[in-house]
Amino acid sequence: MNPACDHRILNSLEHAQAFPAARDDKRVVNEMDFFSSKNPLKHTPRMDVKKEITAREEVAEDYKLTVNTGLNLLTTNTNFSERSTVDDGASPDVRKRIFRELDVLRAEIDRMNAENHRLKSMLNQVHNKYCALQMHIFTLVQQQESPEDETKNTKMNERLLVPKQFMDLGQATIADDDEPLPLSEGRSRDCPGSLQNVEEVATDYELQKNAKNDVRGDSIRSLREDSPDGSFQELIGNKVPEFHSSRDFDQAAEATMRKARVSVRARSEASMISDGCQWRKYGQKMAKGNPCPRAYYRCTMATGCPVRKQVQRCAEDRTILITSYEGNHNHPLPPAAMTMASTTSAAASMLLSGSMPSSDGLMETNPSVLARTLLPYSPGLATISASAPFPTVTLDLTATSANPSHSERSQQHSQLHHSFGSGTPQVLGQALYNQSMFSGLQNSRDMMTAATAAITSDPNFTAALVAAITSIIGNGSPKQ
DNA sequence: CGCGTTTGACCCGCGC
DNA sequence: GCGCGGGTCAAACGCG
Repeated sequence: MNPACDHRILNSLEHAQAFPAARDDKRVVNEMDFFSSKNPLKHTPRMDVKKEITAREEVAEDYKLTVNTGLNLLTTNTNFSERSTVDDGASPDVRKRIFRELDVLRAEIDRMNAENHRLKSMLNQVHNKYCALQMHIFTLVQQQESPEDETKNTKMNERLLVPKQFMDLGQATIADDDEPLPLSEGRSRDCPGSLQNVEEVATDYELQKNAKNDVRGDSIRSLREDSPDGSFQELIGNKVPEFHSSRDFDQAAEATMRKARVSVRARSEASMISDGCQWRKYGQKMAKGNPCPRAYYRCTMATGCPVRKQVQRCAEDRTILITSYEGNHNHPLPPAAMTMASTTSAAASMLLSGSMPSSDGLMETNPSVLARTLLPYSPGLATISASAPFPTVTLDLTATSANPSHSERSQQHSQLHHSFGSGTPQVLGQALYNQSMFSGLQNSRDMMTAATAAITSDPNFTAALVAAITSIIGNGSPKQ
């Protein structure tokens, strides 16, 4: 019998015993002991280090991305076995050297195994903290309820609003999520993303005859039934002054229907930064005070996608490209576009949550808190503007922290400064990627959105919750 | 021929 | 009411 064949069979059997889960297509994280010392190593010292490094990178990539994806261990072992047969006729000296090197490799594998366990532990900790924080926020929001409170309906609305934001934030991941609402303007076919939540709700409230059969429609209808006398405005505007007439409500609804916008400043020679989406230009205008024309683009990755963006060069520094995003995608996005979309969506959602017509809202009283909450690890510069026609978050990813325009704008807006490198599209993408990876999970941003809704709904609650959230986020800085 | 871009016209909100 | 500016539409045009 061929000894090489024996080795392969033996390795396969041992591998199957040591890694029973490896026979399944899907493996869970705690089963991924790729470098377990229990595996009887038949590896020869001629196993080249490059392959080992590649395997380690695969493990790391697996953790970073899908966690549950398995590795092709059998192939690797088989290769090792095949290599081992080559050395069978080696001299005793060579064998001694081989065994020495084998010991070294085993030690290295042990070390990597320990590192593997450490990473699993970290992952579990992150997940546990995320769950705890989520529960904590929900508990705090619900504690705001008072059973005999005459504003019971309002609280119920808030309760519904927060989970809704949990669900809606970010780009849509299900293509057939919702049908577009029949808005008053025929061409306004906004997606169910959080950016349009308030707008949709407000519009839908006006168009009560436009019943919808989906979950959102049911929620809205239930709110209508609960608050037929106009308390519904409190859903769309936290701390909204009481409206005693439909006209007042219309004005408030109109104010909250303003679309939030996320603007990104980045240095780029290209006419448009690459964000992973497909865009079609539908207009160009000369903006006042800027010799450079402003281009209007519409997302063409799906029919009816409401996302639009404006691209314009900065008048002061024409190397700076200002890209403004508006709306949420109503279709799945490619990985390259997920980062930008989720970031802008979260930013806009946060902004809209804080842009209610309130005199003591979070954004107006402490915009830096919102900026810090929204972009806890953004290496760029976040500017929040409530005075613009649209509530706008500006992510400044240009290199010059001492940009004169910043100084000028800082008199109008609160800012959060960080140092940052050059603002090429690649760097922009990386910056947003880093930002979106805070806590490793996008749901964390969802929590922040919900937290903002809670904060803005009750100013008495603001200080404690802001401190808690910012401290949690601040302590959980990813070490990348 | 289909698709994307260009560009003038149009609509709408806002300020005076 | 009027003018201005921003945003969008849609026909014309260009390109592959």
